[in-house]
Amino acid sequence: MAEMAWDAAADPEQACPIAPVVDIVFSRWTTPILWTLHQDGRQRFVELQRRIATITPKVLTQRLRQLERDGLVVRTYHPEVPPRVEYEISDLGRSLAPLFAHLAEWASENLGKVDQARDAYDGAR
Amino acid sequence: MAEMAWDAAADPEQACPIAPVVDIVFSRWTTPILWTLHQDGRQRFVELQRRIATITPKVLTQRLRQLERDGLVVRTYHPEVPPRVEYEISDLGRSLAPLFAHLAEWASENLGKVDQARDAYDGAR
DNA sequence: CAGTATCCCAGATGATACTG
DNA sequence: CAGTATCATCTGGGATACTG
Repeated sequence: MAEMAWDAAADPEQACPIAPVVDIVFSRWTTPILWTLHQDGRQRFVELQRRIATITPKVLTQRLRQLERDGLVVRTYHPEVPPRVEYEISDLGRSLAPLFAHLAEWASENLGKVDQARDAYDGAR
Repeated sequence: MAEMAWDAAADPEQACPIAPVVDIVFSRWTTPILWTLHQDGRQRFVELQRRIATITPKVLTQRLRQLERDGLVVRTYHPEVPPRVEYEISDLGRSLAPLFAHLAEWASENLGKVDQARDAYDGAR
């Protein structure tokens, strides 16, 4: 057998099989973008910018490119004057919906407990 | 009615109800820690450090404190010589297990598609 | 053992201004 | 409109060394 090269980037995953997904789905700004796209449908760049409000165009572009590359979002360019670009969630992106719902459910049931834990922790010192 | 102060931190959530959970559960290093604690049970500081391997003691401490504060992990200090500290997942932390399983399932079904999408995207230019 | 204390740096983020 | 370019900032994270 040949020597196996050891993938350094894979190390955190060694202790956690879900680490790769987390990077793809839960890196900063991705959930607001995916959520909005899923909720409000196909949108233009400025609409996304307005809905997310605190994101800058630069960062929005970066995140959208990443999501497009990962196949979670579809970008459509209409060569008009002025140019029109539309973003929509892909089937792959849509397949995250149950997961997000699950997450929302956990949140509604347990976010209060987290707050309590924080108060207890902060109060105890 | 009194003026409502506007919580700036809440803005990204405006477009995304799950943003707060993501911060708590999916910030860096938290999934490997929670996963290990869930998988291998109560552990001492060094054991965690060994299992996660690339994490430095400083960062491990930071993350563990955060998880403890959020009520996802329980820290037990045994005043002995040498000191012994044990970490275990809390009930609240354990309640994330189905969610993590869901995530792992999505990963096994769709991570390949993400890779394909990346290849297609990178190849197309 | 279980951390703390420092120093340091890269990469991510934000603010602002400009272009096809 | 849909970005890009540039610059300033800043926090997280890593390396290393030290302590009760």
